[in-house]
Amino acid sequence: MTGTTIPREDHGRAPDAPLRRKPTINDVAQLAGVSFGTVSRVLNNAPDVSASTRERVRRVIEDIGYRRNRAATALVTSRSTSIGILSDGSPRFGPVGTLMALENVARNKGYATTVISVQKPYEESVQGALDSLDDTGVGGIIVIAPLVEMAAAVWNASCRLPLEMIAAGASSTPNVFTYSENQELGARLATQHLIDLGHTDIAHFAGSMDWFDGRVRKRGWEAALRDAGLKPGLCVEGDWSPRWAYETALQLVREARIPQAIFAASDHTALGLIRAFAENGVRVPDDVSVIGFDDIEGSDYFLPPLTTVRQGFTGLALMSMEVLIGAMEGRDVDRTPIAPALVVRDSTKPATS
Amino acid sequence: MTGTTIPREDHGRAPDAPLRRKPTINDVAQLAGVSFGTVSRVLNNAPDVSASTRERVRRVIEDIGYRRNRAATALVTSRSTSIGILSDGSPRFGPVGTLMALENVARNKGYATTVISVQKPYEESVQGALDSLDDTGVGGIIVIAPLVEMAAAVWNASCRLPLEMIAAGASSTPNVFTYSENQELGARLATQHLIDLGHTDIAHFAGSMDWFDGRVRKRGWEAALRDAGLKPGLCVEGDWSPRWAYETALQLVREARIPQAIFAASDHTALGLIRAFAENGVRVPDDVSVIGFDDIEGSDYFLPPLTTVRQGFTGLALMSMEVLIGAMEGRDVDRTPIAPALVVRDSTKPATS
DNA sequence: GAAGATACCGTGAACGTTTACGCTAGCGAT
DNA sequence: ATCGCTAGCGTAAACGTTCACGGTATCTTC
Repeated sequence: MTGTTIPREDHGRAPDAPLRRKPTINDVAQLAGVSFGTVSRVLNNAPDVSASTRERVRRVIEDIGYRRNRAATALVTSRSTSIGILSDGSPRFGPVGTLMALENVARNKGYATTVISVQKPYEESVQGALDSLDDTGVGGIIVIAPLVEMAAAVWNASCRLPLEMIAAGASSTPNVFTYSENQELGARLATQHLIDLGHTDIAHFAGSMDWFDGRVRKRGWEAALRDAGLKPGLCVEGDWSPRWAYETALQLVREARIPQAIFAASDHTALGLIRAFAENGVRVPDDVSVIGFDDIEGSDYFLPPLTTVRQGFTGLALMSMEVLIGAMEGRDVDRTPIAPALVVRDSTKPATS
Repeated sequence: MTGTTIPREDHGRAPDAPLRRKPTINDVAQLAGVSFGTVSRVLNNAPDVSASTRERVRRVIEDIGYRRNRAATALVTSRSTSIGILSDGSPRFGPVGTLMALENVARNKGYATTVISVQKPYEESVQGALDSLDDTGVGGIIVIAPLVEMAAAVWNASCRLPLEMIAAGASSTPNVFTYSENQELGARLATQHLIDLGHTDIAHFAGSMDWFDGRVRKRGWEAALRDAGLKPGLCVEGDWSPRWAYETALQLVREARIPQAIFAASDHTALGLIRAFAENGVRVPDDVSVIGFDDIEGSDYFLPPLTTVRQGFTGLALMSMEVLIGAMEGRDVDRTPIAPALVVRDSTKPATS
């Protein structure tokens, strides 16, 4: 019986009649012996109320557990304290990490978040999701759009509200925040790491070109090689999955075309790739260096522990929230990109030659 | 330049004056030449409207893009169309999977979801989170509480609203839905699989006992062994992390106490464990069979591909949403637990003896 | 001691809905 | 012709706030 540590008696909820009427501003006013206007003033920290009254009202509020009704407030002010998040439905590492971070930041800033996720086909689902979000009374929307197709759908959709898109590599427009610079930088970092190790034949197991992330990471790899005066190595484009990487790597093994080093577009990609090598006696990092991207949970316990690149989701979330809330409140915020970090572990090693 | 496939011109949003006034029910009424009451009736599919009028109103609604103001509706009806989700802040596989599934189900049922995540210390954060959720006007709350401590905090918190907790192993009370049966069943399934393979010395690398999941999975392991007349093997309790599993397994290797088979409480645990073995020449599954739990993304590409147990998040979400919405609407729904599935891959193998 | 200023507080209207109720026109039955 | 009934529609009030005004006292200031 595992439940024994939990006090089952005496918990506060049961005694509460569920759904008893919520106290209103009028209840407070009556109890405090003032008018509802005064209560409203103390709620909003408005002036024109004496210290003693303010205190008295505060105490009543505390006592009866009054909480202001957001629907009523939203109705009359027509400004809201919640923001909508539109996300791709896939439970992938990047999007989910961003999502969690966004929620956290929003709450710290006093905003509630409403999340809606969409699936393909985006052209059909996005507009509806945006509308639903609008319906719920959010004051602004952040879109997490890792897929190019989804971003396009968002562009084509119409939306009254301030909207901001987190889409790596989409060029910035007035209402699109982009963190492309960082991902490309991350890819450069990864590639540069391999270059620094003395490798010259550096392949890329790219992600899906349907994803901004895939496109941008590839671009970073190309750029790093170009800047180093190296000619581009093998590049295969996949779908991020371990399966694809596995099979593609198998092919390479069969054809004996194994490069010196590989920049895998994601840790999951690296996973499949490493397995294919391991099964065929190709040692990582002795025979081939592999670097991933994401630093997913557990990547430090891959075989071998994976060298990879970590992005700062919280930094990104903080930044984009700042921008959106700024837009909602009519302010303007500057957008400094966030830098990713190289995490060196055991899957990469200096060139032997 | 990756952005070229995206039409940058002619997207619908820019032309819209951002934040132009939303049309109201009165605008519709005027355009349709009826009173707002009639419009309200067609909005709510109420009777007492002639077919022709209904049609005319519908067309106006469509034309001017009217959408009902949820704040106003919520204010007057005091019933809401959104539900709150309280989740543990950790981006772990189980909680996140459940979260995504919940959102999906809710939306299909016409409800918006507001997510709030809390961190330790729960005793302090949970009540506030519950209140915030209440503030946003949700009609009910689902708590994803994998941690015993968090569940306890929820129990001790007070909440006016229908509340339902997804907590494996917490005993069911009127407002707590539990899927413990399933997880225990999953653990039994895993252990039974090892037993069927002919193993008799079956260890358990347990998860954290702070988690319901950890407790319940351990319980399932014990039960399966007991039912098979086997005496319990080694059981070590950890924290789900690959790191802990790695170090603990290392210890086992040093002491030459490697069991025949191991039921790892999670795939991440299995990951660390397998690495420790691999580094020390202990072969999986030849020398030791390993089975995980979760079927996380990529577990089919571990070295070796991991035999594991998969839970149905969507089934769970569907079920608990059904129950909550039932509670919100005053109905009662039966609660049939969802069965987990064994996924057999390469990390387990018949006993050689 | 009157006039103006100031601090504090109450009041009414509005926000966009829903809901209960009331009204009218048309129709069938008497 | 009258009555009652019903279908279809309009109206008022209410939901819980915010906000712009107004109204009192009290306090200066001469």
